[in-house]
Amino acid sequence: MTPPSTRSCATRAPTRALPEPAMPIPVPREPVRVRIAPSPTGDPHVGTAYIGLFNQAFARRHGGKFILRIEDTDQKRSTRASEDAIYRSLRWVGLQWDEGPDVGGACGPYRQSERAAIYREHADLLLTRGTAYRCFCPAERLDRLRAEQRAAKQTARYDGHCRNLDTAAGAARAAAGESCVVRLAMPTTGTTVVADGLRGPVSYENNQIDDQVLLKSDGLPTYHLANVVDDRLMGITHVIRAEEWLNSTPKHLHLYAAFGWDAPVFVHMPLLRNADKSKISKRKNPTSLEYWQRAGVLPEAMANFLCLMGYSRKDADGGDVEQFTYAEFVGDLALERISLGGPVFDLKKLEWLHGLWLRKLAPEELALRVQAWLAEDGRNVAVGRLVQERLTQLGSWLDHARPFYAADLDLGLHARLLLVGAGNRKATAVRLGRPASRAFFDDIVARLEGVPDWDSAALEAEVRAAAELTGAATGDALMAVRVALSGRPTSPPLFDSLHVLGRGLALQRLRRAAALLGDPRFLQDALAAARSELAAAEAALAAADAVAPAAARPTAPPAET
RNA sequence: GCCCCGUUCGUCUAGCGGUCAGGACGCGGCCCUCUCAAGGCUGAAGCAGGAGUUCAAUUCUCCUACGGGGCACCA
Repeated sequence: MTPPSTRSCATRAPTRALPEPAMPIPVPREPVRVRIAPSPTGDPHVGTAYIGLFNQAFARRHGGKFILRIEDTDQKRSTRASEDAIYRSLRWVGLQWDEGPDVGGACGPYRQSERAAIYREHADLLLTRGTAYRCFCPAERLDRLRAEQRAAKQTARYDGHCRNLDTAAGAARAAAGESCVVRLAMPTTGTTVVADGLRGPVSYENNQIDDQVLLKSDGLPTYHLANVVDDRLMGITHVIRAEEWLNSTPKHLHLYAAFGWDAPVFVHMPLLRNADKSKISKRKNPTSLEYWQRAGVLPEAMANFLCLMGYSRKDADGGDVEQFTYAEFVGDLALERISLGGPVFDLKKLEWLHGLWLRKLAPEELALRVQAWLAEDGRNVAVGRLVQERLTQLGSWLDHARPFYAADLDLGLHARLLLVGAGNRKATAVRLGRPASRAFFDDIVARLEGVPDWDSAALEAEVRAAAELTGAATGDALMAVRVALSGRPTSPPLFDSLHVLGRGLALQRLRRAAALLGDPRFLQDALAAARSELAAAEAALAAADAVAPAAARPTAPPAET
């Protein structure tokens, strides 16, 4: 077997295809098979849904298959709870995979942790072919190396220290139990050209590309190996993924070549962005699909909005059509029309679009949807338990339960209670300033993100620990948390509320509180609004008094009778 | 620091050499109206900058700037 040559990849690239802007994405004769491959390491992400929606639409458009694969090779961070949440949320937004861990399929298993043997075999194959090698370098050496390269203003990459070790000797050391990884032997000269479906050819100098770790010392593959092997074995024809993967595509190309396989078509989608244009993040946006579901967003509206990111449809007059069903989207999807500027996930526009969908529903349908939303939520009994003793009529359930469901808590002037100790009237009370209060919330968020099981006891322990660190009275700190979570200074017991609220909603609220406290103009708008309302009320009162005598005078009877 | 990608109103976008640079969100005004929404009309708001190529550049090329991403035994 010949090792992969630079040329074998370069020749795969189209000859200078520009300027042919709307070069269609090639669709081979074989049936289209696409996939999304989320890793179950946290809340189901809106970005996963975004990429999934485009993948699925592409498959449907071409009569192909859409596959869900779970990339759980990171043993430390992957959880089964997260995996289940991903299934729920992706289904909610309208994704229905033809093959996947929970629905089966001919190319399984679809969970990478169950495919370890496959990856090991493939790594062995590369080892025998000499396109991969064992590396025994300890982590400390690699850290030092990276630091040095960074200091010398070079691209940080493995220096090939173990690259020329004798293969048999390496195998013996590994067999003797010495810890090692398997690395890809990248060519050190030449260029690799990635033929991106949206960007055209993108070239990389091979000497800039790292000898990527393929197999970790725990025997599991890294993303790169697993991804290539699985995409091949699962017959993936088009890899439609986020732009953050573009730079690792040359590695993947070399892996395909090393195995002697044809590479699929690559299409790198733009990344969803925060308002400040950085990659969308949970710190700056509600990125959890669970959050949107619980907040009562219609999934078809969310799907619609996501499909608007980077894409547009036109009506006969040349205006943009912004509201459309997923079926309509599938009907005219042309990936090459995707615009590459990173679209900002604009909450305001989502709100407007969602309003369109809401208003379009027949009242009967709306009623049904509200009932279904409440019923599907699954927390009603738990919420009921918390608010029951506070109820005066069934109707008052609406008032007390609101914080558990509503997405948009308007804190109004209660926002001041986000400042730890602000509500305490004792002169001796410890009051935290805005930055310190913010740090408190940051701490809580960090702690709660790390809680493996979302149960009251664990939550209480973490929140109390964070409260302890503030130096303020525990009750004052907890009041701040209460206001962040419920929007008011009164609520059912805090830790139970936190538990029932659920991870997605709770963390979003706490992050929002931190963000609010991070703003130097904290509270000023609310204050201004309150002041002007007060002023208006006073003015009305004054006017009423002034007019009173006149109004009190008996008015003249109508002249005509 | 190095590599890669991107750049049309604040935001989502149309545009594929000749357009009054179109639509939408948001914002302002007016109308409708018992309030608030919704709806209708309307206004302000954009081709990042500089060199080329061309009779003609928002559109093609290059440079700069800015934004983003990547550079892990994470995906």
